[in-house]
Amino acid sequence: MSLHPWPTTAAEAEALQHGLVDRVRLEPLPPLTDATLIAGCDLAYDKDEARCYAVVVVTRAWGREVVATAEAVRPVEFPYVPGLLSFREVPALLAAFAGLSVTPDVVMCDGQGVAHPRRFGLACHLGLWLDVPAVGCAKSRLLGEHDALPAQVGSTPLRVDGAPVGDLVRRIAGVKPVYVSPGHRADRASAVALVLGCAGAYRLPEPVRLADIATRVLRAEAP
DNA sequence: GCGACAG
DNA sequence: ATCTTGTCGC
Repeated sequence: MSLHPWPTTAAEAEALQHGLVDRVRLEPLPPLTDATLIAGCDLAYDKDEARCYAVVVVTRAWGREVVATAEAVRPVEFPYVPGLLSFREVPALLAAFAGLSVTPDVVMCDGQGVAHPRRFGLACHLGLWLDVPAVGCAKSRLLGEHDALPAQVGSTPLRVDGAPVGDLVRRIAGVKPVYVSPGHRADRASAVALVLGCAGAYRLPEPVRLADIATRVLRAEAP
């Protein structure tokens, strides 16, 4: 039961985004408690970008305990094009999730959710394929405007044409904020609560940071 | 035409 | 994303 065949060209990929965006559901995340299984996922690439290394880390206690991990090494078959990142990363991420022994309650991606030109970023695409609540947590901006964010912990809306699509969230005072936006089965408020609630005295929420680190370890150990 | 542009 | 060492600052 696949969501769609995989595109080859940028034009096909964009058409798919337009056709899938209406399936994205923006609603509150399920209740977030100490027992919630929060997964973080990320990828690393070879210098020549021939292969990519995907890792998903499932945690509980807001990232303080690792429950399961899974990874996948795949050839890269789609170029990096701003706005089409998911077509480059979702295949490897799905392969990694397929090796998981548990189903996470929510997934956090290193990329945008609906803070995207066609409101269909990586977190939306992955969330739809997995049919699991997903949130985008990117390290930089793809689009949108926002007011200055005070140096202390907090958040401010990220707007596109005046409408809020996500939030800049500063987890640590004085540290650069992350760009948070709903991916699927999530809304702005609960997505921000998730990112601020996660453990980790670093810029990235612990689940995503753990996946990011594991991704480079996998690359270093891969044959 | 000139920038901007998740990873 | 990846290439890369030391170094300025708290």
